[in-house]
Amino acid sequence: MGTKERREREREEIRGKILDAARELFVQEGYDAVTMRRIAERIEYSATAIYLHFKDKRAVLIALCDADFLRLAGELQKIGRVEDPIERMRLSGRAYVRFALENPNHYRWMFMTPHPELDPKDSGIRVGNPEEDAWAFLRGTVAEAIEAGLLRSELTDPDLVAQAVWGSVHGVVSLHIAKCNDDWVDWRPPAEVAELLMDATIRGLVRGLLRGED
Amino acid sequence: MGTKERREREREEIRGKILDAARELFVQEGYDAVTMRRIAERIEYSATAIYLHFKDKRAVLIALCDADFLRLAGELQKIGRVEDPIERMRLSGRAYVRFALENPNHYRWMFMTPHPELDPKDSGIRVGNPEEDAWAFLRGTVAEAIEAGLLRSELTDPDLVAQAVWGSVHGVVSLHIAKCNDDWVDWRPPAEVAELLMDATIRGLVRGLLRGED
DNA sequence: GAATTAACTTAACGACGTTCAGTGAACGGC
DNA sequence: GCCGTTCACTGAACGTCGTTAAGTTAATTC
Repeated sequence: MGTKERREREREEIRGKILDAARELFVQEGYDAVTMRRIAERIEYSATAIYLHFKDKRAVLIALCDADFLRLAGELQKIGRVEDPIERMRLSGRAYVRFALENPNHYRWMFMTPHPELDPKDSGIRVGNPEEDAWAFLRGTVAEAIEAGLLRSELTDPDLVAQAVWGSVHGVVSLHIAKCNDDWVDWRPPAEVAELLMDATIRGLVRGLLRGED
Repeated sequence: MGTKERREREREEIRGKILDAARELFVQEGYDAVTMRRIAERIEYSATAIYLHFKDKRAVLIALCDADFLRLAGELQKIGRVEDPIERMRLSGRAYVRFALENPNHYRWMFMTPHPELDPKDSGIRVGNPEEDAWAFLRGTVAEAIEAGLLRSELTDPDLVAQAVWGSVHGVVSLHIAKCNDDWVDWRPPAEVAELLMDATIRGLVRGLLRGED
């Protein structure tokens, strides 16, 4: 009989409820608002019940972000079809920026917060995790650009170049997420800043001149 | 008689002791290790005594970082003498990167952590704060470069361009600070990545070709 | 129908930031 | 030299947090 399967299904269901409640708190009020007790309250369980489904609070947050980051990986996958590596870089950057600005709390937790020895596998599945996917995608794109002879001749290390490109978009969005409320800077729309920086970076990386330059 | 002056001096002294103890914990073990009780323990006072000298924990951290960030402002001041704005940008970027990597916990707190409505002036002096100084310095340098006609003709907004430049160096160092322990990326030395990115960005921003290009 | 197992709860621990009601010593005026 | 005031400080406490231990209850298995 299927009691085992039903149990499994029920477990999955309340696991989902926990993640949904946590997500709601996280998106609306940020990390500090996600407490075990508040999650529990929303799903009408006790706080300790969560520990039957997740190792600890970090595991909840990681599972939460994993799920949402799959969307980013998915969007990059679509871009994967564009044949020009440079154009692919540009499109990836835009998708990345859009994702970060639409999910600032996720982004903060995943890319702006150090996680002590994140991956001893206690934290769930995470085979070929979404971050790694996105990173591998960018690295691969840069490597292709290098192989195709599109970049300046001294740029031979795909890791180095890809980390620079990642750094540039990450810098713009993370600065915005962390400091947009500080009014000693007259902030420009981050998407515009990112567009400008990507443009400048790509111009600076590619071999020779880009068309339309003055 | 100078009892008032002596009192003042003594207050300043223990204020300094609090900051020193907090700094030690902060630098060695990061934000979470800085607790009122641990600070108190180190200076052999009760935790509540700290509240006689600082409004709350945030005020301690802010005072702490303010003091250290003055060093960064000071180093940028030295660079201020270099006449070529582009060269000045490059040197500022290097100084900024060095500071961030030497003071990762400070950097994290100041530039990677959102602070809820930071500046209602309850937080101490902070007139023309150090961050603002560093920012004003970069913005001014970019503005000079634009005025001198060194940048491409469509780059007319100093805020936009300066935010892009800031974003690029910030991105590299903050990514390193947050994720250097994640081994799904084969990290390159952040100073090298920053150097490459600054180089590419500057190449992409300036008018015409830079000497030595292929 | 008894024994087992799984899901869940209540109570508690030790930490945190912070507040409140004191305490005792130094000070200033007489 | 005494006395009221001010000041720096303390101990206990509040309410929060993540997490653990022990106990309860219900469904399943034999």
